[in-house]
Amino acid sequence: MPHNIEQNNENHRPITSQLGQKNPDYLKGLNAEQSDAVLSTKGPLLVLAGAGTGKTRVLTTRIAHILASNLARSSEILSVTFTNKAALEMRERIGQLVGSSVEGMTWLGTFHSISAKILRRHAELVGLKSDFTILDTDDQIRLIKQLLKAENIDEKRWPARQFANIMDGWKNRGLLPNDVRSTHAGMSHTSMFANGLGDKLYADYQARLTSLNAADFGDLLLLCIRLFRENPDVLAIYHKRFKYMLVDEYQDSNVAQYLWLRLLAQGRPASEANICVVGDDDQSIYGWRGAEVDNILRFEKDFPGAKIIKLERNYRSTGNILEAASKVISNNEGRFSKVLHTDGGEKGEKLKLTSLWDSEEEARHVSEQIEQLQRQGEVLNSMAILVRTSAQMREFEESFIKLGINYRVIGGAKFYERREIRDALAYFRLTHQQDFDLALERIINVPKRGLGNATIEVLHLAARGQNIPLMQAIRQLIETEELGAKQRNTLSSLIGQFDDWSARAANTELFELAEAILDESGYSAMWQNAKTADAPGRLENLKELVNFMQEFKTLGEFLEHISLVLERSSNDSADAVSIMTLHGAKGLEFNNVFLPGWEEGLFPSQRSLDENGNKGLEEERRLAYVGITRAKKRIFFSLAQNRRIHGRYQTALPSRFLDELPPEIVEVSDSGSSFGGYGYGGASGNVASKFDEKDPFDKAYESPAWKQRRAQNADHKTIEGEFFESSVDIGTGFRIGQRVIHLKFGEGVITNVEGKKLSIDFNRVGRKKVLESFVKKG
DNA sequence: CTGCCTCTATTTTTT
DNA sequence: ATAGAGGCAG
Repeated sequence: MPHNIEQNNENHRPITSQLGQKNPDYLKGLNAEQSDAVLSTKGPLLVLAGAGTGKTRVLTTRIAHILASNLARSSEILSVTFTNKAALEMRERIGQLVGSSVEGMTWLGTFHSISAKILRRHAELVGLKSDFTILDTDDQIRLIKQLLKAENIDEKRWPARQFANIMDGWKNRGLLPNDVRSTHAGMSHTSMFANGLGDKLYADYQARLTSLNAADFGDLLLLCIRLFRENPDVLAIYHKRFKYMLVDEYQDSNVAQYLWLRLLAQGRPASEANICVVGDDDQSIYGWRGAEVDNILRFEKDFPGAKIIKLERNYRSTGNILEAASKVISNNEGRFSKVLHTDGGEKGEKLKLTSLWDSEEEARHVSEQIEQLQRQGEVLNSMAILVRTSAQMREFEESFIKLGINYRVIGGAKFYERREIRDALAYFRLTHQQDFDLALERIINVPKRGLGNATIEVLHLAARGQNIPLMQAIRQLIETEELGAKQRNTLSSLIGQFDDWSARAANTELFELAEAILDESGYSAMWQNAKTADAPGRLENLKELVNFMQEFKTLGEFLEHISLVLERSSNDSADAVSIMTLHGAKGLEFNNVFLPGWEEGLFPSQRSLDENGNKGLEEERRLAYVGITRAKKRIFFSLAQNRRIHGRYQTALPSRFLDELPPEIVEVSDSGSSFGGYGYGGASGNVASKFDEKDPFDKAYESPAWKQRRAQNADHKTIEGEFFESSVDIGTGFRIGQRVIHLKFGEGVITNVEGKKLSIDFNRVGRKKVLESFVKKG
């Protein structure tokens, strides 16, 4: 593939030579490799940064160096991260180095937020308006459900959520509906959803998004790629603007992100691209959501002549911990060989491994260790429990509560994922933009207003028939007798409220408006009256949301920021043990790390092995590596010989990863239970590998259950389900005296026509006003 | 339309 | 075991 697009005109940049600033302050304390990575500002650079080797420091110092040497202005540096948290942290740390120049770094952000920013500037070119809405997962599912219904696809057999995942996978790989279609021809099963309707559904979904002036997360990248591909002049703007590109955690990038980066890097010949990617192939733990380790492994090929710098000097962990980590990860194949090492000769304490009877005992044991550590003077903040699955957390929480150990759970439901927050946002969004159907559907009966499925169905029918937003359909329907009087009144006042709120938006403080909306809609009252235990918490969250809104002036401004960056707040500074998943722990460090649940089946996860064979095992092993390398001083491994899984007790064998630890630095204790040492014989020979070469997405569909489903459905194709009104010629005039048939009221004769409203004498139910899209010529 | 009951799925998670 | 979602009766 051609990387070389012709040069643009920035051939002469001021190379404030490094000679002129031999030892600037910011280089102090960097080791040779780190400085090299900071100072190598010409051409492509791959920094392979092992765990705890000062990766973020290199990245931020490099930016400081580029700025200090006048190689580029702050607005000419593109720096990409995966999470908002990482972007925020980087901004902070750059600020510490360069002061207020960091404020000019407009292009420091996540792939998604930067894409959104670019898209808003050129939205028309991809068929959107610049104020397009970014859909969250709930909205996505809601929309897919509608499409499935329209196609008469059995939602039981083909769940919307599953399709959302499939589509997400396509988007992660940069595939558009057409690409899926052609893949389809070539034996791929990913488009076999709903008997091969997958690609059509995908196309329909995208069409719906466009008509909603909306994009989902995946689209932000995809549309950006399309924008660049179809508009070389636009791409050229960014080639010219971004003199330097930096990417953090490159091992986590997926195909779409890779394509995105490559397009942006094409402003110069590949061998001269000023792109610097930083990552650690050994910490690639997001393969299951589309990350391609290959991206980092083949960087050299993409950018010929790329300089590769390995950061191997670890500043975090003791010698023993590093040895354990290195030994475990050395069992993986296909990695850049990096060897972490320390400067100091301190090996530190031995790692501890304890086998317990069951998970309850394990939690108790961990609690005891924590108290023991506290007695040694360690604070709770220095300790973390890293688990494989969130289900493991509960037992620890219970034990901590019982013993009065302060803890905090990191990860879990995000602030913006909470129901009450999304509901509130739906109200706000609707106030701002009344035609946002998905938001209306979300809250139309929340709190309960007696507007259930039947009513919504009618609304849908009317809206679809005329291709108008639901709100508009409601405005029409409350003028007719299509709906019951009660529903009509309710809808009428609901619409009135939204009109009222919209009107007040102009001259009310945003947070006051927000409060008013939540109160007047009855939403706050709903939770105040709720008797459930979580109600007070939800009210708290709503309050927090409203507080947060004080920082914004207009609804529009607030909503634009909210979809991409709504952080969970509450950084409580209290001393507490952290509980989180291994995934959630990446990038963090603790003096004392507890690694419970090292049992075959749980870790490595059986499912990962079943679905992804050796590839899955290696990713699990990288997870183990991430876990171990979080620790600075001490690690406590543990396992439960018996664990309840889905309600049933099951006996577990010690994880094969325990066998991979160097025995001489592990202190095994059996905590008084009957434990005959750890050891898992012949683990490595045992791994299914037949799937290794195959695309993970295809694999999911090769499972026996899936095949069975496909077989069952092979000849079950329905044609029904065309909308009744879609066969009606919209806009064809209905005339007085004409015979018509109504879906609900049966046959009748038109007695009056008033725009789209018809008065009809029905044989069965007498005279009614109805909407023309509900009747068919008789 | 709502509330209750039954059925099912159940690794990891960001944007 | 358990939560969430969908189905059915009141």
